[in-house]
Amino acid sequence: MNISEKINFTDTAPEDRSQEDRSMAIRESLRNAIIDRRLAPGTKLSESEVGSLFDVSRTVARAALQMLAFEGLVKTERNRGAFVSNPSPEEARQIFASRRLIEPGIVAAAVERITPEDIAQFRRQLDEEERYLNERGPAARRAEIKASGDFHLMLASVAGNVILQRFMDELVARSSLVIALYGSSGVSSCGHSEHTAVLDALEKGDGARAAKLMIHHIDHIEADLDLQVKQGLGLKDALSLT
Amino acid sequence: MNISEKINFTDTAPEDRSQEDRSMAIRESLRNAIIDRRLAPGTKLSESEVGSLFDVSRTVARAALQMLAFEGLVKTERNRGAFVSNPSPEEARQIFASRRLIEPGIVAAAVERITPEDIAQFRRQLDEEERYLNERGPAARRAEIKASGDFHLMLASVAGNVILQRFMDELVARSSLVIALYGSSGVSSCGHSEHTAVLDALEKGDGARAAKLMIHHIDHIEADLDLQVKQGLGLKDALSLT
DNA sequence: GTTGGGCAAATCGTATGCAATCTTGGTGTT
DNA sequence: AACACCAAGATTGCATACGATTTGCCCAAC
Repeated sequence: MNISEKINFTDTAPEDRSQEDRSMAIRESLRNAIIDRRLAPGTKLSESEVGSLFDVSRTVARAALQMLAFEGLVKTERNRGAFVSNPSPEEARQIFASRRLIEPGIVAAAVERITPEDIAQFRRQLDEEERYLNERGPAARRAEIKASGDFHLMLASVAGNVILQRFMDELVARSSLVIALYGSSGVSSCGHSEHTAVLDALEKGDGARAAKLMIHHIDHIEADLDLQVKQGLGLKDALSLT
Repeated sequence: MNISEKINFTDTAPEDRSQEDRSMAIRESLRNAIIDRRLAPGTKLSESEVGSLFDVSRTVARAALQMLAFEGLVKTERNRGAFVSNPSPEEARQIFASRRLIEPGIVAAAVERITPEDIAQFRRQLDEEERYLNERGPAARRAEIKASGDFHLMLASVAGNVILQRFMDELVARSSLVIALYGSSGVSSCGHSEHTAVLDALEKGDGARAAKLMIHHIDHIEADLDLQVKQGLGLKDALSLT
């Protein structure tokens, strides 16, 4: 079985021109496939396969996989290959703990810098989120998870700290994986209304309230996960590459 | 001129086991050289040079440089090469803003998990810090900056969140660069006493106080920097490559 | 029927070669 | 003398080749 049908090649931004290099485009494409869960956790991503899919040599494919490994979306095992990361409940908890720590700060920074144009763009984004929310089917659910993550990324972008923005990039991507893995159900609707609440508070300039709402939002997302150690034994752990 | 004499090859951890690969060891060695400022910001790190220094091919050297670029310690320019990062004042501000956000949370997590053995190890670390503090000369100052950073990294390790630990790894490394670049003078002594104060609060289990002390500590470090925009133009930037 | 050894296929780790691109020094023209 | 242009050198970007390690299968022995 190959993974070609799982990858959306149009993901590559059309404006990429010379693009720092092709490995960046491949990384982006794989990243999207992973957080959309078109590539399931545990899927093997061999260098040759990725390379031939994108019509590049293993060298370039390898660079892309290394970047993904660096941000925790894939795990590599020596002489075995790269696999889509399969986050453990403990990892999931640490991811959300990190978000609880960072996102209130991002909100606080964003309230100082957000412009009316930003607000308008956020509204558009939330509309799109709502659209997916009203659709049914796994595809819509994936799109909604992605759109929900984009809200947080836009916030990080508005905050104007590129370092925190990069951290959030990683945290949101890994969160999407975790939600897809452990999510139960109604997180979505809850998430959307909370996004609008955060945005409303931001629009009024009430940073403290926005931060508080954000924390509750993250709490709700995590509370909606089923983080029981369903893998009974350590054996299973090692088997599922943690 | 070559950079060989600037690199301490014994940096490679002795416990490297099968070492995921040699690029990791090279990365570590270069990393140490950069944060110790044996390699000045702006120094060119060509693939061939790094490769021949460590007796590996360009492929391996390139992988190490890519990792360093990912964590912001080197900047790569297409078809030009990799250079030790030369953080701008704005970048410096963002680095410290990130630390102000993250470190109080790390302290809060650490106070819940710290053990007496940890405390003892911290004391030893602080003793070493003080030793360097009483020495004179640039070498001692570099060692002290590094030791000071290690304090924060140990704290992150105790906090038990590997994601935040990795973020701190990056932030501390980049902070070392910034301090070496923009630091004026007395940051050191101030820093050391503040470390002990934080540790004392932790030992007493007073997380709130420890967090507050930590924020002040970071504020002091940043306040001791001279973050004026001394580089009026990008030209000057290139000129400051030592 | 199960277990153990050994061989073959697949995949990764690394080195090296070639093409493309950038820099630099020199030369010719104004 | 200053500027523009061009060619040579150097360095990266990428592809490919080869060796090392692991995995899985098959078959023999118990």
